This record gives sequence, C-alpha cells and structure tokens, in this order.
Amino acid sequence: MKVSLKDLAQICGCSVTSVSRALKDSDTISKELREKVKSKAKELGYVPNLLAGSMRTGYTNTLAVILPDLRNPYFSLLAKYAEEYATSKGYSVFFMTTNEISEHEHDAVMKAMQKNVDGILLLPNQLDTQSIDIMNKMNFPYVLFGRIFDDIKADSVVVNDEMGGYLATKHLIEKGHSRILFLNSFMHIFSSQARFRGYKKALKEGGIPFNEEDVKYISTKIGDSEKIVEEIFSKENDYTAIFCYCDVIAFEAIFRLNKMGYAVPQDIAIASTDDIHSEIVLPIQLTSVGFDRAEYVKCAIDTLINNIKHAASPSKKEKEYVQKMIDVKLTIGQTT
Amino acid sequence: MKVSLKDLAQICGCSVTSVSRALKDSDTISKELREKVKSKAKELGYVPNLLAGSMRTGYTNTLAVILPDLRNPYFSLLAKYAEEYATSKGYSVFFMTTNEISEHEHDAVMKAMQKNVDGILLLPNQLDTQSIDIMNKMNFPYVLFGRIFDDIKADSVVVNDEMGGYLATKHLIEKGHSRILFLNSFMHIFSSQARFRGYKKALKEGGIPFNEEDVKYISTKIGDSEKIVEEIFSKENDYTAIFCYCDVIAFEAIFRLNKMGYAVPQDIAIASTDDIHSEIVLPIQLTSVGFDRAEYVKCAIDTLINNIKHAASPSKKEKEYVQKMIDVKLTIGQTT
DNA sequence: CTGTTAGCGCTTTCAA
DNA sequence: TTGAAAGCGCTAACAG
Repeated sequence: MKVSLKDLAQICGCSVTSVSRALKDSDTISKELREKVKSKAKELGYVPNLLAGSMRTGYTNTLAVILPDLRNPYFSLLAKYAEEYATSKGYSVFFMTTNEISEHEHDAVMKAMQKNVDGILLLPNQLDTQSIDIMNKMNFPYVLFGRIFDDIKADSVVVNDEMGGYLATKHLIEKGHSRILFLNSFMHIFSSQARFRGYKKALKEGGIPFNEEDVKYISTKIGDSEKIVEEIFSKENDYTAIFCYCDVIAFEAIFRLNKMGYAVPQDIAIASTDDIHSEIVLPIQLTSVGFDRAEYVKCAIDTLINNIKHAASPSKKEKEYVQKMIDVKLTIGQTT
Repeated sequence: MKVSLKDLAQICGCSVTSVSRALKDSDTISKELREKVKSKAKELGYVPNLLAGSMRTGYTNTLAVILPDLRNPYFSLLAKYAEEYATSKGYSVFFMTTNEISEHEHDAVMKAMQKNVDGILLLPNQLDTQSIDIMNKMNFPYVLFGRIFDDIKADSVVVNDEMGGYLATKHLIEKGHSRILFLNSFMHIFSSQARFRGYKKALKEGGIPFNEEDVKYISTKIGDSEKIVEEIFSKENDYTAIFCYCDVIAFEAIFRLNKMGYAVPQDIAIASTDDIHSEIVLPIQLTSVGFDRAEYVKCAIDTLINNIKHAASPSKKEKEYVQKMIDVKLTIGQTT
C-alpha cells in the first residue's frame, strides 16, 4: 500500500536518486523521465516521507509554539495567526500548552527538541528559566514572545504593555475616575509589571495618589476574577472604575458586577487590555487596549525563522539580540 | 554540541545498542552500565532523536487535528481539550486549519500524512470528500468529528445537533415566541442540517407554521451575522426571537441589536448553541445548548488511537465503524 | 543526464 | 548480558 522512492525506482527502471530528483523537477533529469516518474507517483499515490528527508537535511520545517493555554481567546488568537503565518511560510506547527506550570513548560520544550522542530516560539511562564536555560545550552533556535526576563538575553518580541496600562488608566482618569481598582495578574509576569508601571504613571500624571491596596493580583483562570469582584464589591468601597489586566478578567468582572446589580459603565467603568472584540465581536464591546496581532505574530515567527537560518551559519559568535516591541492603541467601547 | 547514541557509546565504551537499551532501562543490561549510560546522557545533555526512532518503529506519536479555524472559541476550545488529552496520552499534536477551504483541507491532510502522523482528527469542510477519499485509499487512520456525511462510512464522533436545535427552539416557544428567526449556517454542513431539523420539529410540536423565509444561511466569519441582523431589523418585521446557529453568531447579533436600539431579551430573545460561557465567562450569559466538550474530544481521540492500533492489527478486514453522538443540554442564560 | 555510495540516528533482529 | 549488522526512506557528495 505504501509507496517509497525505491518502489518508484524499480517501476521506472532507474535509480532512487533519479526518482528523487525527478520529483523535485531537477533540470539534471530528462523531461521524459521526469514526466514518467511524476505520473507513476501520482498513479500509485506516492506520499513523500518528509521525516526521512529531514534526517538528512537536518530540517523538519516544523515549529513548536508553546503557550499558556488555548482557553483564553487572547492566546488562541495568537495560535490562529501563528498557524496561518507559519503555514504560509512552509512550516507545520506543534502547539503545546503549559497552563503556567513549570514542569509542563519544560516537558513541552524537551518534546519539541526531541521531535526535531526547527525552532521554538515560547511564551514563558516566568516561574523559572529552566527550559530557556536548556535551549541556550543546546544552542537551540528560539524566540521569546509576550514575556521577557530582565536578566536573560534572548531574541524576543513583546507588546508595549506599559503603554497599554498607561493608556487604559489615563482614559479612566480623563473620564473623571479617581478611585480605580486594578485587577492585575501576578507580578512575576512581564506584562503585569509593565502594566503596573503604566497604571502608576497615569495615576501620577493625573495627580492621583497610588495605594497598594487598590491593586489585586489574580490569575486569569475561570472564576478568579468573579470571585475577587464579589469580595470587593460586596463590601463598602468607593471604586468607580476598574482597570483589568486583560479582557477575560474584565468579562468576568462585568458579568459579576451585573449580577450584583451594578451597571457598567454607569456605576462602574471598566477598561482592559487585549481588545478581543476587534476579532471576535462580543455582545458588549470593552474599552480595551489592542494591537496588530497578525503583525505581532508575524514578527515573532520571522525572527524565529531568521534565527533558525543563522544558527547554521558561521558568524554566530557575537550575535546581536533582536528585541522588538509592538505598539498598542486604545479602542473605546461601551464600558467607559 | 549535539549528542547521539553513538557518542554515548564511544564515551561509555560499549555499543550503540547497549546504550539504547540502557536508556530504556532494559533488564538485559547490567545495572552498572545502565547507571553509567544514564548519568553520562544527563551530563552531556543527550536529547533523543524521536524521529530517527520512528523511522524504524513506524510510529511518531503525533496526531494531526484539522479544524476550520482557531478564531471561533468553539474550535479553539476543542483545540485546547485535544491538546491536553493527546498530551496526556503521549501524543504531540499538529493543529492545522482549513478556513472551510477545500484546498486547505486537502493540503493539511497531505502534510499530515507526509509528516507521518499516526492519525488524523478531521473536522471536515464538507465541500467535498477529496481529503477523506485519500485517507481511505491510503487506509490511513482517521476520525471525523463534528461533521459527518450521509454517504461516507467512517469512524466518527459528533454532537447531537438535532437535539440542540430542538431544545433551543422549544425553549423559545415555551417563552411565548412564535415568530422565530433562525440564523443558520450553510446547509452542506451536518450541524446546520441537524439543527434545522430540530428547529422544524420544535415548531411543528408547538403548532407554529414553518416559513422558509425565516431561515437565513450565513457564515460564522466576523461581520456576517451583524450584517444580516442589520438588514432584517432595519426593515419592518415581526420577529420576537432569534435562534442562532452558534454563539459567535449570537454574540454579533446581540451587539448589533443593541446598537440598533433593541433590548435583549425584552425586545428580542436569543438562544443559540455552543454554551461558550460555561468555559469562558462573558459579560452576558447566553441561553445556549452545550455539551461536555472534554468528554467529546476524549471520545474522538480515544477512537482515533484505537483506530491507529487496529490499523496495524491483522483482523481489519470487516471493520465495524464507530459512530458516536454526544448528548446536549440547554443552559438558560440572560438572553431569553 | 544518471547512478553509486554513504549516512542521518535510531531500533530490531540475530548471534554470541 | 552484550554486540554486529541491517535497514527505516530519503538526500547529498561525488563520479562519470
């Protein structure tokens, strides 16, 4: 049932090499042989074994994209663009998820390397640098995206999260809010730190004092946002606005606030980050900071592909690290 | 930099075979050698080349999951569960998307086969059966999920979409609606046909006459739902409810209706299918028909894995086709 | 224009 | 308990 080059060679009465070349339309093979081989190949349903080829060439034309999860539309949209762009560049992609668990990240990186992917696009947990250390030690092509470390030099593509935090908070302040709750994510994550800086900067510019108690650190897992909103707003408080780390946190916050009898934005205004609505129209459009996701992913993958090519090249002694940051922009929706 | 079994053999002063066996903890290798090999492997950062192994064994422990797209949360949630369950079963997964384009589906299937995946989980476009014909011809292990054909025998796992259409429509009728617009997807798709049947059945039971003009056929691409809602509700009409093919269509419908000044559910009630809210809490909870997604995907992958195992086994002459259907249940939200 | 040879890194007989 | 040899399917280097 399975046809190999060898079979074709036998049938066409030529060598395996000639068959290989004929199928690649090499000029060094006569038109006739080329036609004959190709027609036989089609007739017999020949399916090239790309893995066998990659054993020789050293390239699998496969990438691994490692993300926290595929539940959050923010990440699945990244996955969408990664799949589409990588495919257009001739790569297949393994998606692997970490659920923000160190061990999973490590396993994913190892598995990717064991399966000989040409490169890894990693959105790291930032709980440790174990998996990154491994890739460095192995001199394995990779690009960090979305999150970077202060003390690790690597090719990276991130979003201007500080600007995001700043723009969202500033917008709330301009709308007249001075008591702004910040539902942030955990501070070991790059984006949380950056948005935190942006939030503080906007407060400062607006002449609003910063209170550590106005910032809460929660996960983006289902239910966490609802829970903290329930907790805070069932007690006495004077918040009139919330800046949410990301849309899924904002979604839950709004859902819970509504359930509790608060109107958004009349009672509580909400601004956040991700602008998922620009790609998945939802019943309510959030005021949210977005960016060009297609461009972001394209940039990351281009960097990775470059990296893969350069890994083979000679002059990789003193490499210059690529460190890109994507611009953001605020879209005003119905929640402020 | 890269360490192979050969390198380890040289270092440990034994054969490649012994190294291979030692790393697999084979009983046929002395405890000492095993320990020595394993410690050297760790020390030198040995990364097994799984592809090389699979050339011999014939198995890559890799699956391909082919979906329409990763934008629609419905599909990305399937991707999430597929990735998680496949990983737990020791498989890596290639995700490929078709955007409901025949050629893309064909390319995806071919690429998957060329990369020697052990099996393919396919959510087919249903525009043609080209890619399925190829897999059949090649006797390649696959499972159809989400959508099946009347005239094609294959292992499959689908959702009880007819029941979904029935439950949603029936609920609207029980809420007192008799003029129900149905924003369906295209009728070449299994789910559209099935939900259509369910819709009609519920109407009939409710003693409501069926009008062909009450059913619109649209894509789930961004903007299509908004457009048709705009068209219909800017003209004279007597609809008091909409049954949407899926949540993303419903989301857009609600967004557009609100923009046009209609209140949901006061002016127009909305019911749909997918129940995305059960996994991604959104600002508004739709009345929607859902099902156990984790179980659904698990079932599909288990069937596929079984298929892979049986493809190798002898008695595959007269195979019984596995055809499963997952139960659905209506969740009442805030839109009816 | 075509073929021979070698080998990618592993596993799997078969032998010792 | 260990090893030698063969080979998975392909491509690349070299030869003619």
